[in-house]
Amino acid sequence: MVDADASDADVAADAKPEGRMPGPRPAAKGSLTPRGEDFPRWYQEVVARAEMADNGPVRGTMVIRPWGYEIWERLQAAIDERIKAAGAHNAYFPLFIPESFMRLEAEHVEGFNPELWVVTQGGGRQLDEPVVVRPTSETVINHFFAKWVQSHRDLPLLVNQWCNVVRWELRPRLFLRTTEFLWQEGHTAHADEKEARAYALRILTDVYKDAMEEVAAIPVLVGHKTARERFAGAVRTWTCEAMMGDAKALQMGTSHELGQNFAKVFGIQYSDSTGALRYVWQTSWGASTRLIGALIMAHGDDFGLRLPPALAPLEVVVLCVREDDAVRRAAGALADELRRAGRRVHLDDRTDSGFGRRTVDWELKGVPVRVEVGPRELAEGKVTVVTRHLRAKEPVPLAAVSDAVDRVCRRAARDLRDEARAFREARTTAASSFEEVLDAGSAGFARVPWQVVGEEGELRLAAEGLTVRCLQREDGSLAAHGEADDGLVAVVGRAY
RNA sequence: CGGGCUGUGGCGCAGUUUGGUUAGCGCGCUGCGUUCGGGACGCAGAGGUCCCCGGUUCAAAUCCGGGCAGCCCGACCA
Repeated sequence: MVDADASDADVAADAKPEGRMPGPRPAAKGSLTPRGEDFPRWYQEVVARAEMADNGPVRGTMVIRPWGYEIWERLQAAIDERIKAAGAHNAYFPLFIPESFMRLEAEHVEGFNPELWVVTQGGGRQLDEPVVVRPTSETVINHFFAKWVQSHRDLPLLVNQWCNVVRWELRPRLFLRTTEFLWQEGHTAHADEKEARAYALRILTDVYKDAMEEVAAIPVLVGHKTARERFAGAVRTWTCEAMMGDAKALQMGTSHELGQNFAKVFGIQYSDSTGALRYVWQTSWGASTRLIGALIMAHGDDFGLRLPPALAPLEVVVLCVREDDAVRRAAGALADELRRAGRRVHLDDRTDSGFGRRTVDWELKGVPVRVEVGPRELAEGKVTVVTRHLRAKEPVPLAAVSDAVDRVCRRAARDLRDEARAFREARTTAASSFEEVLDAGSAGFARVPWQVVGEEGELRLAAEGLTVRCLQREDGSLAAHGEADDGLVAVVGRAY
């Protein structure tokens, strides 16, 4: 849906990087990926910061600067659109949850207890009952679901909420695991198990996989989690897993089948058409600001971010190379023309700041196309169009700029996705023994029959820092019909 | 909670082993000028309780004792 037309895949094919194009200076201390030594260190300067406690913000909390936030807004819009297409509606529930709610579902309690932030005072007084700041909203939402669901006619109940959640983290990591993060969490109730499962899968593929691959241009593997990796309180967790630029795995989004676990403790019952009282079957699913981190780590290169145009706050920057009346006029006219064509455009005419400084900065931010307007070329009626993701420059006649920009924007997401997929494939190895898994899983993904690993094998892998990212069928499809895990393939990797 | 390491202008660091004038360097910042088709340069300038407390000494960023804070690796996790 982002780019379908393959006919102009060759636009910049023969435009090659020219001359020396030095990159940005190495960044200050602090890295998005402290463990990935090869990974560029300075994205946080552009996109965000996880401020650590220095008598300021709480350790591990996150500040997203405007550029990063606008990327998030675009991701948000893409996901929201798909959620609505799946029939769910947005709603909002309280930030504070009575502590007693969190104690109801046994596994849920166990899973989240260590991560809770608990408020014991309010209005200058000790509270009668402490409240927790939501780490996820299953409990409050189900409290209300119990009131809202009476009849089979009330089902399915499909609700989504965009909000922030808070979890105590032993080791915060910028974007990937911060104390507070923004996300979307969907919660649904269905009349039967089959429908609930189908909905969980619909969200997994039609919302998450589609948005990640088509919009964020990050290819994902889909499958379900092992019992060990499953969400606390779920009977089955479905997941989208991607490989980052350093060959490590990142969980991009999850969709859980909750069975009747929560329905039973919160008393969510309905009368079916025969009048019999039944518990609902539920799902919950979420994706977070972690996706910004994924975008950075999957597509970033040594010169900064590379953004798919659909997510880029600006698609085009028209740059005045130097102060000159004709340049200024031509650049202004080009910017207007591109805006009229519907592009998000910025005119950079700050010629008091050096050309190099400005280009490096736009490159760092990942703006997909730069149009450089300088006096020499302009005299010949030309400008330079630079394709960020390829770092390719080509001279283009003024009249053809809009077309050139279109071509770059059309191919950028596809190129990024193809590149990421090729990278993942090149680092995925079929393994048939446990020893092979150790090697292959460290270098990337190992695909191995689940029987070869098993639950004890999973423990041994954990000791080596490896985890089973997901289980899927041999051909990569979902084991969606409740088949036994035995016949499945495990994807093993090193995770963030 | 285990195992490493570090606290020095806004940021990154040197100096500490072997105490000694006025505590340096890079980046950033301010001003002026020259530049500016890929992070330029010159000159001038602002900016420091050397983490804290105590001790030794003629003299402590440096040595001694005691605190505190932060980072990295592991265990928890979207």
